[in-house]
Amino acid sequence: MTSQTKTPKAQTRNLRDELIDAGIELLESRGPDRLSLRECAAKAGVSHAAPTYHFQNIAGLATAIAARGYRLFADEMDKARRSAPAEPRQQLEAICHGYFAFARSHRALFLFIFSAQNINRTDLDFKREADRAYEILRETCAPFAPAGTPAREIELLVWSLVHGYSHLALIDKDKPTHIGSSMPPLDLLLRHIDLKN
Amino acid sequence: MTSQTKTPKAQTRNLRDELIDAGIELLESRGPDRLSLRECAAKAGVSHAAPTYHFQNIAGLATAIAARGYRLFADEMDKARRSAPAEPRQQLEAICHGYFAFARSHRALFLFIFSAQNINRTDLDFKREADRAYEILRETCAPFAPAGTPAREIELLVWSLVHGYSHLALIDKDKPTHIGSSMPPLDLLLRHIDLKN
DNA sequence: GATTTAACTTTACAGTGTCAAGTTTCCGAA
DNA sequence: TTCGGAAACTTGACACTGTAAAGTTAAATC
Repeated sequence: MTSQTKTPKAQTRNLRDELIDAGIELLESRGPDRLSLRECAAKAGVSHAAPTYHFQNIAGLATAIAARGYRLFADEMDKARRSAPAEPRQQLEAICHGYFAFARSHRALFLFIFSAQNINRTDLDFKREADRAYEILRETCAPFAPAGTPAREIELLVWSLVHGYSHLALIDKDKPTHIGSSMPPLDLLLRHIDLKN
Repeated sequence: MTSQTKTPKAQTRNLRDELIDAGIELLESRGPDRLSLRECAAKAGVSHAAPTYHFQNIAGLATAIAARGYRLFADEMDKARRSAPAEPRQQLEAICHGYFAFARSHRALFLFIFSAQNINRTDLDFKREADRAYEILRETCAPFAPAGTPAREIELLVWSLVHGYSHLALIDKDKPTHIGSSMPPLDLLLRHIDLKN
């Protein structure tokens, strides 16, 4: 029980992470619904069954990819708020921009982590990353909760707006529909929600 | 050129529609990412290649299903606003409720039509249904556009909010994450957006 | 009555996830 | 030093998928 986390674990981590990398690349190149165990394996230069050893099945790989996606997602929001003035309203706008910026720059990954696909959202690794993202939203919304209304209400108000905006903006690949074309800037929409502060 | 739309077309329509029916059933039972040409064929009692005759490929079937989904979706919003008082604010709340009600009662279909899957959003049949849904939103939002701000801005404000809310509510199958659990009612959120009227 | 066309079916093939059974490699104990 | 055993894979097989091509069948048209 003394030497269970040494080189073997480190080696494992390598291929595991490489497979996740390959999966993300695959999503970005082939589309958010085109994940494939065998292609990930090929990209990583291993046999087709190697992924099922590390992740039990495709849901396991999908969950690991989504966990990583959430981490990058939270990172982007965190970066945005850190480089913004401490004033609450500007903090809020910053994370919203981070949210949307991530969605645009990682289209497939964003659609993937918010898809209803094979992601096991009870997975602990996944949950940790997802919780971190939500925590950033929670902290930033905290100053805006009017006395009497639960914080959750403000959080979901902001989240719904920015998520709906981002999701709608990404749905059609090449903006033919009314959905993705000529979106007014996110700032303008944010201006319409009244927050007591 | 005189007799091109008679019984043959009628027969075609039958299997075509049956395949769409089967597809919707399949989505609802197996999940929004589990559409299968061959299972649709089996459900409709025809050979596995029959669907590719009517739709060229799985994208064709997906598009047809999405068009039908949008029609049902628009129907629900239309029904909601018709049975609500004519007062603009109540009309607006009505279509939002219709939006969310459809999402909840047709989870898989809703996620499907708003997914980034194989849907060809330039398809004319699809576009007609999708446009009709947007038109309902447009009409209902019209009274709220303050002078000077484009109507599109209000439309996207409302749409983003109700879509984000609905989408987030549906993502996790069995509400374990913070996402789907304990959602404040949609009404409360709508109360926070200020519309000049 | 012959021909053409619509609406399929049959057959075939490459690709997919998953499972069971090897194989290799390496570390710790004897 | 050898041995055992586990970790980290590979190989092979199976049922399933979408798609393409060719075959069938029945009805409409000339």
